[in-house]
This record gives sequence, C-alpha cells and structure tokens, in this order.
Amino acid sequence: MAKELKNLTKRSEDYSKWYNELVVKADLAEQADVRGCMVIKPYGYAIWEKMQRQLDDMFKETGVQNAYFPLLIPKSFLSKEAEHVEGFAKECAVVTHYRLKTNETHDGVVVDPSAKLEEELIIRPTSETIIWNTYKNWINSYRDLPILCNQWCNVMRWEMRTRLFLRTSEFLWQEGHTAHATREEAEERTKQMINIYAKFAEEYMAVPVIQGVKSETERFAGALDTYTIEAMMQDGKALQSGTSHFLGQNFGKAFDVQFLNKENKPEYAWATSWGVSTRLMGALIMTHSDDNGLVLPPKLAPIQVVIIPIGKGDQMQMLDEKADAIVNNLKAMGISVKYDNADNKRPGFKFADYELRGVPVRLVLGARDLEQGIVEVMRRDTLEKESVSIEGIEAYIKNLLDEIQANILKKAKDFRDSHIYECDNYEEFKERVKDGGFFLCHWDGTEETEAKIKEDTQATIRCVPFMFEQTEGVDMVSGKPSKCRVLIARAY
RNA sequence: CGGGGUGUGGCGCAGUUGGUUAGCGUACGCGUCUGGGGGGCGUGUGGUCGGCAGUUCGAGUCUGCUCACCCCGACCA
Repeated sequence: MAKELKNLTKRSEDYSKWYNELVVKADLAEQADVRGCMVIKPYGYAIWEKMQRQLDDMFKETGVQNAYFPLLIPKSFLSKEAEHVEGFAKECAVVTHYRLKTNETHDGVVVDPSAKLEEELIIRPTSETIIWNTYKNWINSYRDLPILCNQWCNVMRWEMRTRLFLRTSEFLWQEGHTAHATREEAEERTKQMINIYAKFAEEYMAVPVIQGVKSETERFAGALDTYTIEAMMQDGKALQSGTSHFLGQNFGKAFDVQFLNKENKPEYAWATSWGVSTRLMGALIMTHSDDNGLVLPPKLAPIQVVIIPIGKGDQMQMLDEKADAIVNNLKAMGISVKYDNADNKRPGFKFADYELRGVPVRLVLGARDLEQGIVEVMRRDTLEKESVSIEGIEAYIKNLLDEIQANILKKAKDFRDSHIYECDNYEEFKERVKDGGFFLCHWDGTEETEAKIKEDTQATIRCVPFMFEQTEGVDMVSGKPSKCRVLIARAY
C-alpha cells in the first residue's frame, strides 16, 4: 500500500468506478473470492458496528428486543405465502445435501448422493416465514401481543450482478418482525419504524431521505404497504435505504397464527417487518465522499480525530508528551482519537491516508508550531486548515465535530433539493431523467404507466412522498387524471 | 440466459508480421539521506504468460476446445 492509493478515479469522470475504488482503497471492503460475496474489512466493519449500536438503542427505546432465528428455512415454509414465494423464489440458494465424500481419484470431494435431503432447505433471503412459523407457538391470546423482535443477521439473495455494499449475494442487516392484535397498532408500528430509519439516516449518517409509500409493483412481496426512505446519491440516482412493511394478516393466515381477542373470538395476528442493511454503508459513502476519498460524519467515524506529529528525532519525546495530554483530554470527552507517531510512514502519506479514510478532524502537531503554542487543525469536509491555540483546543474540536456533522447534512440536503424537479411533460422528462435527479410527476396510478416509464427511461416510481403538499393533476404519460405526484428516479 | 470484453510477478499494464535469457510502473525486502502533502538515491526478492490440446525448427504471440473474471441487459435491499 501507499502510492497505489494515489490515483483515485475522479468522481465526475466515472461515478461507478470512483465508488468501487473508494470502497477498496479506503479499506472498507473488497470483493471476496466467492461469487458475489463481499469481505468487510475491519475499518468498514467498525463503521457498521457504530451504526448497529445506534440503531439498536433506537429500537430498544420503542420496546423492541433482539432475538435470533435459524439461517435455514424448510422449502415448504417459503411457499405458504403465495406472493412472498413468488418474490423471492428466483434468488434463493438451496441446500440439497448434508454430506460430502472423497472422490474416486482421492484428490477432491464430491457431494454424496446418498446424503440428499428429504426436504430441501433455503438459505434465508428474509425471515418472515421461519419467524411466523415460530410465532405460531408463542401466540394464543391478545395478552401475548404485541411481540416485538429484531434480529441482526446475514441473508442471501442470489443476485445476478453485484456491487460492494449496494448489492451483494450475502449481506448483513437487521430485520424486525412484529405481531399485533389490531390492524391499527401494526400500521402505527410500520410508520414508527420508518420514522426511526429516517431519523437515524439524517441525524447520524447525515443522509437526508425522502419518506414515502411504495407503489403496488414495487411493494415487498407479501406486504399490503411498503414504506421507504429514499436517499439521493451524488450522481442523482436514488438509493432505497430502508423499508418498513405493513404485512396485514397475510403471514398470520399463512402460518395459522390465531389468538383469542378480548371478546374471546379467534383472530389472525397482524404483522409488520422492517429492515436496513449494509447497503446503508453504500449510502454513507456515496452521499458525502469526494475526490480525496471518504468523508465520514463524526457521529459514525471510528476515528474522529487523528493527531500527526512532525519533528526530528530528539523533538519526538516532547511532541509525544504534548500529544498525550491532548489525547487524554479528548478521550475524557468521549471523542475517539488516534495519535499516529509511527515513524515508518511520512507525514505526507499520513495526511493523504487519513483523508482517504474520512477521518473528520486532523491535528498536525509540529515542533515549530509548538513553540508558539499552536496546532494546525484540518476539517475533512471542507479541507480547510486553521492554526489554533493549543490552549482550549479540546473544546474547539468538540465544537468542530458538531459543526462538521451539521455541515455535511446541509450540503447533502442542498444538493438533493437542487436536484428535485416537478415535471409535467413526458418528452421533457425522458430527456432530463437520464442526467439523474428526483422527478415529482403526476401518476394515474396504473401499472401500465409505471411499466412504460421504466421501459422508456429505466427510471422507476420510488414512492409517493409524504413531505410535499399534494395537488390533483394530469398524468404526464397517459393524460388521465392523477391524485398526486410521485417521486420518479433512476435507482441503484 | 442473451450481447460485448479481458486473462502476462501482490496490484496496474507493455510485449510489433511467431525469433535469443519475457519487460515496465508500483508494491514488497535491505541500506542510506530524509521528514510541514502520498519522498530521493542505491540494491534486491518475486513469473509453470488462466488451463488443455494442436500447428511449427521455434508459441506470451497462430488454431481449436475449456475455465475464470469483468462490463451492458432481465432480477433486486
């Protein structure tokens, strides 16, 4: 490593290539030697862990508890809910055997045909079926409800084409599955969770999102309603960053989960499910990063402050001592800080390297500056440098971290808002949507129109957004009346 | 599964109409001068040219088969 890091493709030249290189060179993840799978490296995983911890706290505040369900799902479970199986059947990995044996030439192994499973097992693409099969045993009375479980796990969807973090065959996520006694309660939970996702995205990831509800065709397989948060990447494309589904009684009926209600009458349980995945890492990377590399929001940065000393041999001890004091003070304030006095890398290398890795604040502690009692502070979001008095530097940094967090959110929001357009002319839409951006257009609500737009432009209806005031109008494709504008964009 | 492309030290590539011992950048090792934006100089290590078969005096280069990966579609958080 070192110089090969230098040539990061420019973001404006080739956005996809830039993204891919960034993920690899910032040491977040790499393509595994397994088809479509990804290795998340320690630095990338540290960010994911911070996300996990924060989300977990937010879930728990609403009464959700963590649990764990099996990786393998009997094939028959999957087929109990008709729409659900149809949605996932095409991308399931299937376990058919439970044993290998040495081959005839004794230089390898083959599947032992005698170890064929009676019933094949599916590697979970999502866990509604196995969880509802379990809930059946947990639920008898309305007093058993609600059940609010979440699990952190891996899932597998055999994707045709994969991209690091955005779409891999195996990915990490959390999936919450709740069971309720009433429709209203379940619907409320569905909305509550999408709100939590939106809050997490904006407050922690500094990624502004648009909340809305999916059209029927884009809906989760088996859901009555799918709520989504859609983020805009710097190339103007949309990234679905989290979803929350109101599943009605579909899974209650499919798995025969009935309870006796207050009137002592049997009723099917109402369900929700909701999830976010390591795709959030992709959103984080693509929202803030620049040609110098990653830009991390301070709240999620594994290293919030890095201190780099510059000096010759005999000055180092003094620098170490000075740095120690600052490090201790910052740590006491709950700020994660790294003092990098490794002498096998040159300062210039370290500067570039920590920029690439998105560390929000960098301090340069130089022997020269130290005599004057100052230190150079650089903020990653703007790359601005400033000389600051060492006296009181800790408070300055704390304040700066908050400012960076706010600034990158504002920057992302401004970018997004300046790329949202109302459009009523289909020809104009077709021309402009190629260049990215979110389009608010009237839609007649038919699948035909939706399909035509997708065919003509590759853009899809991302959602019916909640945040804009809605008025009636005319569908730009069919000319039929429309009740509201929908958000249309090309998506990842 | 359709259309296109690429396989040569760890990574990125060059290698002419077939012709000596397969080269360059970078990384890595050692030495040294350095150190305020990805260092300079010196010196080393590392290759069954994706695989198999063929044509030829001679194949990284030509032919056939095969494997792997990448890009563009269909699928998708």
